[in-house]
Amino acid sequence: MARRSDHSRSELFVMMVAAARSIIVEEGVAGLTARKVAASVGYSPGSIYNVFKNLDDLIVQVNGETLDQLTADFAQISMTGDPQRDLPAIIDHYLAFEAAHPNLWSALFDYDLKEGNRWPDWYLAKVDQLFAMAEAAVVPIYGPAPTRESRIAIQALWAGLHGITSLARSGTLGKVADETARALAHHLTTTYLAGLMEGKDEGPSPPHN
Amino acid sequence: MARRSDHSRSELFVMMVAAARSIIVEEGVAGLTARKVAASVGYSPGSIYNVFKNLDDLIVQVNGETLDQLTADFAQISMTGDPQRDLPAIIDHYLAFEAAHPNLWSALFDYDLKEGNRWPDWYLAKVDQLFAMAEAAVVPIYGPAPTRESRIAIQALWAGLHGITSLARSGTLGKVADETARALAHHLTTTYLAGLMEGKDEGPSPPHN
DNA sequence: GTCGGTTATGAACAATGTTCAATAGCCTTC
DNA sequence: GAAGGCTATTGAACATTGTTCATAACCGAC
Repeated sequence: MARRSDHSRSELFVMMVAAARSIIVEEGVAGLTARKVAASVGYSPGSIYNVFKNLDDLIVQVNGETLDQLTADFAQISMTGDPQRDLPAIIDHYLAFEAAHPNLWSALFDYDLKEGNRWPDWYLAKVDQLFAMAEAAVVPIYGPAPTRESRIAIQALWAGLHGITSLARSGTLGKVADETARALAHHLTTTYLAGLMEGKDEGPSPPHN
Repeated sequence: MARRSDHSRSELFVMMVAAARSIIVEEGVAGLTARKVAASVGYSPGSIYNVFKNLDDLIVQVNGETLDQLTADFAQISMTGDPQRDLPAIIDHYLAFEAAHPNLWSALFDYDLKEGNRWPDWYLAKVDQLFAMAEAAVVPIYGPAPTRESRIAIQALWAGLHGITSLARSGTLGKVADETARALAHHLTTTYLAGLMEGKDEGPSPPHN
């Protein structure tokens, strides 16, 4: 029974990604199966492989949307130019998103592609874009524009936050409640930032226009 | 054909854990299957379930050994009592171990137990033990003995390092070479430590007995 | 030797990702 | 309108997975 509802390939694409995201939200990325997606959109399992190369490809699409969502979320933060204010604001959005969508988050940062599959370039570009937004909060420490240092700083901080949320979720940090993770994140951020500023305080004065 | 080689249950236990570890080392935790372990020790798949509750249980055993290995590794570091020296030493061991045994590391920190399975208490105790060793390098900042602050400090730092190695390995931090990860780790450590010391320098003088 | 109780077996089951020949329906052409 | 062809869809099939459990093989005791 072909073309039952006459959905174009792009319509199918959208439907399947939405179905996959919904399944991931409810059951986690481990609960995502080809047959569930197929049933959810009213097609047969085989049809998924007319639209996506494989399940990893589908997951990549979902993660791409999550990245967009996160980027849009970050874009709503009104930056003051003061790292000591802006950075905590970003951290809050970061943590809030993770708390609100734990399974999407997990799929985004904890999921490993199967052997042989790679994150496509457009996906890595989205990651870069997200990083650039977070980096904006750190840049003023170093000058008017992004530098090698500011990039390193935001990478280190981002990775640090990722580690906290990741270990907290997996329960490997002992028994870490959400509250503790939040406290840890803020502690790391403020302490790290203090360390950064200390190194810079004695340097040249900040640029004034 | 029962009792083919007359291995006691505990011998079988050891053999199977060793086989599992070897498979994880070579192919990663995703490459571990019941049938491979069985073939490796010369038994049938079903025999594994006479010794272990399930595959997760076997993985937990392997990870337990890795924790022991790591703890023994940390124990060889001779502490000076100066955090600015001891902490980088621990970081180096941390990174060296991760670089030398990436798949064991990944199984230890990136693997999620299947729904319904929990890390047993003896396992969490081993994690605590490892943490305590790392904490020892931070404790002098706060006083003669571990405090709530020192625990938070080492948790934040540990999680931060975990995040760096984790994101570097998954390739989510853009394209991060091993060298970059190492640099990031040291940057985070020194900067974070600088922030910690700054907060303490201006405070009350350290306790003297 | 015989018997009883472990213990290893491996066939079986359900579920997985993925493939692909067959087919059902739509579109173009006459 | 009818016919033919093209393409999207199917769903059965395959290999592989974790896990179970009736069966059978073995060992030690009597």
